[in-house]
Amino acid sequence: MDSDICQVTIVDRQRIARAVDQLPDPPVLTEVAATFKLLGDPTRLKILHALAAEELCVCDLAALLAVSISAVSHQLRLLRGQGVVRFRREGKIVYYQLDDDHIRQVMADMRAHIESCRR
Amino acid sequence: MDSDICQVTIVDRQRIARAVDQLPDPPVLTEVAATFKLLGDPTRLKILHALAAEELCVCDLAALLAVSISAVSHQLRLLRGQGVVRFRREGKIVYYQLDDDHIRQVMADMRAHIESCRR
DNA sequence: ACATCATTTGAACACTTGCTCAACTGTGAG
DNA sequence: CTCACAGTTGAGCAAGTGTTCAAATGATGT
Repeated sequence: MDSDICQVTIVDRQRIARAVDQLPDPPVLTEVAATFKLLGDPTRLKILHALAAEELCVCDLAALLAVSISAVSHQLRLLRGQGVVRFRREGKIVYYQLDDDHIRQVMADMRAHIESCRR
Repeated sequence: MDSDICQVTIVDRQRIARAVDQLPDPPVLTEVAATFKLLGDPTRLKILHALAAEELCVCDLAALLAVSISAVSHQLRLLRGQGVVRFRREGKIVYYQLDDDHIRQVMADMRAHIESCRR
């Protein structure tokens, strides 16, 4: 019972072991992937960039992204679920903002990465 | 021709204008979203974490992730397409590694974010 | 030339995703 | 209370995604 993973030829066990050690714990990795996935949609990414700059209500977001209020609300729900955005109610209007500076940092890093590649 | 976007009530035009100014250029935003999307899949994220630690061949990756070689190869193709990984051929074996330190940084930041949230 | 091994690729499929539309909350004004 | 408005939610659907399986490359050894 050595190659029980599948019928895969293993080239370097030590290297594999070192790489496995670097993987985050499964629950952390799942969360990281889920959060990256949220950033991986253009509409949500625009929402987050906008909220990184300004606190905005749902209809303002819809206006500036040129998408329906319903679509924005659906996406905000997902973002809320991952704790990426926070909201505050003021009368009938709900204002959203980024919940976390790490996310701002991650977006800035990735933007720098892409912009450095295009030069 | 003022509210030509849709039938949305605009709450604060100045705030919208400021937020729009912060959005990256469309081509940049598209690339950023595409790269985040790649990081948003657990299999690919594991591949990238592993490659962030060690240069590895396809079959080693398949072994350490416990997925098929074909699945790994398909994902590596996507990662290559975005310029996230680089490869080098040595005889029959193809070794992959991260192409870019920015990506390593982005993954580290996101991991820090998640781990700070779970405390 | 042939067999073998590591990897790539294409087609097929189940599953997921992001949108729209319509119905529903919930808050403030008359 | 009733109406209008900001936002949320659920169902439905077209488009996209990740995996598997089988066939095709491409390099090495005999």
